[in-house]
Amino acid sequence: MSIQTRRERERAEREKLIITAARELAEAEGWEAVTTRRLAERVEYSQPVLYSHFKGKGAIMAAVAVEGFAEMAEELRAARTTPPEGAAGGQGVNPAAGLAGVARAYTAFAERRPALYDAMFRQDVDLPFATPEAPAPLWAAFNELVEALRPYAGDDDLGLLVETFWAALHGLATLTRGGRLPRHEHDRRLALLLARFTT
Amino acid sequence: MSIQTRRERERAEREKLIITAARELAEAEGWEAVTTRRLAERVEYSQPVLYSHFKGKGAIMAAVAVEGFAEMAEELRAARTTPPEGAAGGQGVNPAAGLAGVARAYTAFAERRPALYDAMFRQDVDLPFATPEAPAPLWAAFNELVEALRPYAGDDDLGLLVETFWAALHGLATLTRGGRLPRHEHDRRLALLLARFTT
DNA sequence: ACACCAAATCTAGCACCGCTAGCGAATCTG
DNA sequence: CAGATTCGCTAGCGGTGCTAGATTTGGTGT
Repeated sequence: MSIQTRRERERAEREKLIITAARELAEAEGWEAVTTRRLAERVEYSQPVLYSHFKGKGAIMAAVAVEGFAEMAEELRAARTTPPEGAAGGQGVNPAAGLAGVARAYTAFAERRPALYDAMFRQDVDLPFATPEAPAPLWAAFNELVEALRPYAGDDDLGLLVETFWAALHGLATLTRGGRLPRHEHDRRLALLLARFTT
Repeated sequence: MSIQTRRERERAEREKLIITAARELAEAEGWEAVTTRRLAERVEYSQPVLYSHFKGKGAIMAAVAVEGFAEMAEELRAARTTPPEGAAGGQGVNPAAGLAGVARAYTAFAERRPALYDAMFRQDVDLPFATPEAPAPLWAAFNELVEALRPYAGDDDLGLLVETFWAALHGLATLTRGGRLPRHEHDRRLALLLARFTT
C-alpha cells in the first residue's frame, strides 16, 4: 500500500506543479501565451503528461480559476473585516466602509491579477457556477459579497441583490481592463455605484 | 476615372461581403469557428485576399463590431422612444419606462446576438473606445444610454453615471451568457438594478 | 541476480490555425 | 497587339491542441 500512496502523492505534486506553472505563465504573458508545449517544457515533462492530469487546456484553466477564487475570497474577507486604516473598532466594521472595501478589493484583484480574473470570469471554462456543485472557493468569494451587502438588502432578495452588485463590479473591471472605460476615473465610478447600493 | 471608381466600388463590395460572411459565420457557430480559411472559402476567394482588405482577423472582427454598434444604437433608440405597448403618449415617454426599455433592449441584444456582442465588448479588438476617435456608431449607442439616464443624474456627473450603469448591464449580460448567473431570474436582477438607478 | 510484466512516459504525427512570399494570370495602357 | 501593372493564386512557414503507438522505467516473482 505504500508504493501506491507514494505514487499518488507524487502525481498530486506534479498536478499542483502544472497548475502553478500555468498560472505563472498566464500572469506573466497572458493566457494566449500558455500553450501546451511551453507549459510542458516548463514543468519538464512532455506534452501528453498534461493530458494524463487534465482533459485539456480548458481544464487546466479551470483549475487555475479555482485557485483564483480562493485567493479572491481571502482578499474580500480581509477587506470586509479589517478597518481601512488604524481606526478604532473591534471586529465590527462600519457597514458602508465594509462594502466599499470589498468593492475596492474586488476591482483591485481584477486589476492586479488579470490572468487569474480572466480564468475565473472571462474564459469559457466549464466549471459549475451558481449551483450547489460549484467549487467551495467560489461560494466563499460569493459569500463575502453577501455579507457585505446584507445590511443594504432591505426588502430585496439578498441573493439577487448580490448577483446584481457583483455584475456591476464585474462590468467595471472587465470594461476597464479592455480599454472600454478610462482607468483614471475608476474610483469615481466605484463611489457612484456604492452610493446607489447603500441607500 | 471611371475604371478607377469601378474598381474601388467592387473592392468595397467585396469588403462588405467579407464582413457579412464573417458576421454570419460567427453568429452561426461562434468566433472560434471563424477561421481565415473558412471565411475565404465562404466568400469564394483565397485567404490572402482577406489580408488585402484587413490587417488580420482582429481587424475583421473590429469591422463586424462597428456594425454591431450601429444596430445596437438603433435598437436602444427604439426602446427609449417607443412606448412598450400601445399606451398613449406622443413622443415623450415616461422616463422610468424609457430607461427600463433601454436596459431590457441592451441585455436582449447581447442575448440575441452573442457573437456580435462578443466582438463589441468581449474580444480584444483594438478599436478606440472612450475617446473622440471612437467610431460614430459606438458614440451613438452610448448616447442612447446618456439620454435614458439624464433624468436621473441628479448631482452626479452624467457621463460617469452612464459608464457605471453600462458596466452593470454589461456585467449582467456577460455573466449570464457565461453561465455564471442563472438566466431565469434575469428580469428580477434587471428590475433591481433599475430601482437602484432611478431614485 | 535476473527475466518478466505492467505502468508511466516519450517520440512523432495529425489536422488545424494565422499569416505571407513569390509566381502566374488577367487587365489596362500606349 | 506588345508591354506594364495590378491582382489573386498556390504553396508554405511556424505555430496550435491533442493523440496513437513505441519505448523506457520500475516493481515483482523465480
